[in-house]
Amino acid sequence: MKIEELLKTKDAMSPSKKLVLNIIVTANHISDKVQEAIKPFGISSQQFNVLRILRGQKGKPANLSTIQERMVSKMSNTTRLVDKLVEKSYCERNVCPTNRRKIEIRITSTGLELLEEIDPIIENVETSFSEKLNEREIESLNIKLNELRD
Amino acid sequence: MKIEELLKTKDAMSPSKKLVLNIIVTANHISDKVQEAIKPFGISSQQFNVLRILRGQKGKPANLSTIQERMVSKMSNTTRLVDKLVEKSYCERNVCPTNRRKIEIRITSTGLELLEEIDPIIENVETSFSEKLNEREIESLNIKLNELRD
DNA sequence: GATATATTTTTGTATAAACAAATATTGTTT
DNA sequence: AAACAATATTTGTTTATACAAAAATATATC
Repeated sequence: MKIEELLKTKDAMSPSKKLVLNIIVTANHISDKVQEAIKPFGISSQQFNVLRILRGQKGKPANLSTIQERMVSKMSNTTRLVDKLVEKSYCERNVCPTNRRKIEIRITSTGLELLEEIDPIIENVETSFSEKLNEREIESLNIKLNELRD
Repeated sequence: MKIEELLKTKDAMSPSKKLVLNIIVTANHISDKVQEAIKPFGISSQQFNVLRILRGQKGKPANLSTIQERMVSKMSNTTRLVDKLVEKSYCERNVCPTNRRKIEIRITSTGLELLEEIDPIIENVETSFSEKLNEREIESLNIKLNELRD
């Protein structure tokens, strides 16, 4: 559906305004689908994101600032986000022995199992979202989005 | 910057996963810029969004459900969002005389003045975001994003 | 016309986000 | 080593969001 119809506006919009709205609306569309998909598992999409970052560490612990830096959407309070994951025992935190300011955060095996359960569902969201375009078109879109952010 | 570099992951990602992350990251990038731009004016981007919807009504009042339906990102509590705008006297609300369940919300002249002040700043955010691509490329991106959401 | 049903908005409550200030630890300078 | 600056995380507070339930009014059905 065209972005103007979606926002139900009669006013003509410049291409760049349309693009901005289009990207935001599309991102919300995806986020909604992801959120819906992981809701049965009782974690928020931010928590899911952190778990995936921890898994990406492949055994190495991550500290808070690393997580924050890698998060898709930055949020100021990674402490309390990790709190929730520790409560649910999807990850564990320990003070770093060499630098006691830092804390080391690791995903637990329960956390890994949860991710393995969620993985195929998210993959399905991603592929069914992208199915309208062929691989070449998707790659070209990726390149253009990369350019836009530079 | 490529999405993989941005997320600092070494794992290969499927094109569709990259696309999904790319759209979300790009949308966050835009939202951050918009938020930064309107911050000096003391309203949130959601409040800004509502004001623009009200202006789009061109004198006609809007009721809550209309606003909710047109918002870029849906949020459940439009009542309290409008409350804030009424407090700042950027809009006014009255019970609809023909259907007392409904309320009529109108932007005030103060609200319109605020928007006129913000308009060029947002326009600048939009055009400087889009400047990496030419008009033809922007339109083609818009079309592809529309398709993805269908 | 009373009762049920639907529509629209509000309220309550729990959780999350933004932002600034505080705390704890380490590193550097004199 | 004392004082100061830098780094890493936590806490406090305010505001926003999500979700469900309640309230108010209008419409339909018997």
